[in-house]
Amino acid sequence: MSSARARTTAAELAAERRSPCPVACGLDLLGDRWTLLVVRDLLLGAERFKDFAASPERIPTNLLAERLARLLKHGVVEQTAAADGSRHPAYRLTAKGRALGPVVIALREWGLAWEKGTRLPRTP
Amino acid sequence: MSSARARTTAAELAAERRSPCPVACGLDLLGDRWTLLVVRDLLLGAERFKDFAASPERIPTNLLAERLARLLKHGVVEQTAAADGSRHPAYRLTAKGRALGPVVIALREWGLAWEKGTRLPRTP
DNA sequence: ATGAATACTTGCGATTTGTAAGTTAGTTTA
DNA sequence: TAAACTAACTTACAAATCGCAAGTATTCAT
Repeated sequence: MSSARARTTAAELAAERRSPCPVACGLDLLGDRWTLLVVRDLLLGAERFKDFAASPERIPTNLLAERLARLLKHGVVEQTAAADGSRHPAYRLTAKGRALGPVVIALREWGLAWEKGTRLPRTP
Repeated sequence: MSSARARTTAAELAAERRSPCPVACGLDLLGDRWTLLVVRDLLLGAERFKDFAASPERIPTNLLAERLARLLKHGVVEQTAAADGSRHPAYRLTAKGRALGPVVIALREWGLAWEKGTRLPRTP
């Protein structure tokens, strides 16, 4: 057999993507109604499946499972031991995932400034 | 007849939204694979239907029409006379739409930093 | 006036979404 | 240690959305 490389070739990347535009590429991964909410929760400290499922938007569990798997696959999230020592899976942002902070913040600021009735959660 | 108010009530807003979170609210409008690409093109100076349709991602024309209508409805975009004087419809960002600049830029920077093979278009 | 562009609209199969139940593994309690 | 309970998914399916391909109406250029 030929030496199979693990890393993705430029040609393979190009084939899966709509364009080389970084915005389009970002949307290929993040462009839906739920994914950035999962990232938001991770930024706010959510770690476990039930944490995401308990958010006020009530993401369906099948979609949550699929989104977590996709974020894992794309290196935005990693599975770690839970902070409380339980054996249930825990999820954390990688450096790539934490780098999405500015995206979520920009969206938050836009919503607060332009969409009536939006507000930050009480965090006393 | 009773005096109907044009503006949306708080109760009506709450009913349509998944939560009062500004991120969730933003995603209700922008959370798909195409909408922010239309905004990107507007930020780059696209004005007419054919401009958006000509972008490298090749948005289907039915989706483009629907997205433009939605952005109009939500005050992100407005219809104006075209800069070149033609009678074809022209679209421009409103202040609310221009305020999405930081969102698109944050996504662009993230893509450039973390997604291999992405690059800005040549603009000589 | 006529042909080419432009700006949509329509139809339809394929994919994705959202709802509601499972099912399996891990944790707590008696 | 064995129920009982909670957490983490999985599955099934109807409904909505997507994306492709044509078609139509309006505007522009000659």
